[in-house]
Parts: sequence; structure tokens; C-alpha cells
Amino acid sequence: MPELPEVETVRRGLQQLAVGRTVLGVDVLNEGSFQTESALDGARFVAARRRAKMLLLDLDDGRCLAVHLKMTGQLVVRGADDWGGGHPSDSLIGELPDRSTRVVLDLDDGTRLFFNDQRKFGWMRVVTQETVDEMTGGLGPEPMDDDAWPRFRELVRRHDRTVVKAALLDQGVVAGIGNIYADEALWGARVHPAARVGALSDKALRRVLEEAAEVMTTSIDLGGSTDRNYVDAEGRRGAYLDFARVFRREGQPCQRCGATIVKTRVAGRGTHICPKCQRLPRG
DNA sequence: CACTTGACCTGTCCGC
DNA sequence: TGCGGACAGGTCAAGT
Repeated sequence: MPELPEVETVRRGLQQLAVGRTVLGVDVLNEGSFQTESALDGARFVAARRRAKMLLLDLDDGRCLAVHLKMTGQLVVRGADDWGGGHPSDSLIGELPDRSTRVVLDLDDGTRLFFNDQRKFGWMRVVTQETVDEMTGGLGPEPMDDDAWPRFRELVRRHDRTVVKAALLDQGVVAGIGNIYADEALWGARVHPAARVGALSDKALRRVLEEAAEVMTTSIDLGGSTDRNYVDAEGRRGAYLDFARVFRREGQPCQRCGATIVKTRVAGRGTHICPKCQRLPRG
């Protein structure tokens, strides 16, 4: 669930809440969620970066705390006396730590950074910048970069026999797209997710990339998508799904043509399409 | 080699 | 009410 807009929203929150803070202590509640060969205590966060769906929290000693939220990860900063208040109805999380809390970092201003991860797929790793380069080296372009198109074209054309949705989900082709924004971008570009890349024109592929960038920009403005349990660094849910055109809209009319949105399976993933707007080309 | 499927986990929902 | 099973989707390893 956390895709580019969600991770970017978390990054912006951590920019405000964690950068400049020094780690005083680390409490690992689930061993598999935290990997390091050297202590994190005493290190200070100096920058919060993002590449694809990975958060990169640079440390003042040249190392980096890399975080991947995978499906159910959350990074939430709370003050010591913050009970998680607010209204239970619009809050997805209550008092922390809770049963999904895997790692807790104590920060020097009295706040704590909670890494929650219900399904334990996510991870935190303290690594060198060299390792960061290795982890990010094979990634495709960021879809919102101005020069993403020529690189995307070069990479996606290596997968002419693949269905276009699988190519969009391949982080080595284009970075940061997951199931929600793949469906949204393909609808916007009027391209069928099961179309083979080789059957699509450059023009159609460029339209898909541009739609992906646009839908992600919109989503960042709305704080991302909360499908199940995504929240930002302050524990707030995102509003994008209230405006989604096809994702989780099966049975509803297409806002462009009125046909009924259907849910199917493409590339092994739940996939939402307008069967009238998104026709499948032969080949 | 290119591509697809299964595994990793846990919680939720659905049918019996 | 309880229980089995399908499903959710990011990524990597294993299989075709």
C-alpha cells in the first residue's frame, strides 16, 4: 500500500519531526524488522530522502537508516505525553506502542519514532551510503522527474512481451508505482492493463507515464491513499481514495463514459478497469 | 533469459 | 458462534 505518494508524505513529515533529532535509544520488539551491524544510538538525522518506495534517513556520521514500509508499515512520531488522542472515529491508531509496533526509537526532544508493521514485511536497516547506492542502483526513473520519459521508454521497451501493468509495477522500469496508482494511471491513459508493451505506441506509453506522474502529484497533495492502514508521520490517514477513478470502484459508473467499472486479475494482482474506455489491443 | 508464481506474515471478511 | 479459506499487495526467490 505505501507507494510513492504515501512514502513521500511520510518523508515530509519526518523532515519536520525527525531531521535534526539525535537517537538516544533503540528498542527492537521484532528482530526481523531491524537490521544493523553498528549502533544507531547517538547518531543524528540530517536529511530525509526518498527513492522509489524507500525512505532514506541520512545520519550525521555518513550512514543511513533505510526504511521500507512494504505492505503495512507505519512510521509515526509521538510525544511522550501524547496519548494518541483525537477522535477514535477518524484515527486509525491509538495509544503506542501497540501490538504491531516492531521498533521504537527514542529521540532527544522527548518524542519517539514508532515503526509499526502488522505483517512484518517491512524493514529498517542501518547501512553505509555505499549500500544505499547498491540498493537504489537498479531502479527506474522517478515518474515525476522532468527527464523520466526517455529513460522509461528505453527500459520499458526491453519488456515488449510483458503486460503493461506488470511493467509499471517493476521498480527497475519506473520507480514508486504500486497497485493503486498503476490502475489509476492506466485508466487515465485509456490503456488496458493486460495490453502487451509491444502492442503499445510510444505515445500511449508516454501518456501512461504522464498520468502516473499526475495522479501521484494529486495524491501527495491529498496526503496519499489510506486503503487499510496507511498513516503519515503524525498518524493521519490520506484522502486520495475518495477521489480515485477506478481503484476500489468496481460496480460504480466510470466518471468518463458511465460504463460499469469491473475488477479482474492482471499480472497476479487485483486490477480495476473501465471495460469501455480501456480496450485491449491485439498482440 | 524472460516472465510468472509462491512465499513471506497477519488481519479481515465471507460462506458454511 | 466458530472455523477454514480466500484475499490484501511489495518484493524477492524459485519455478516454468
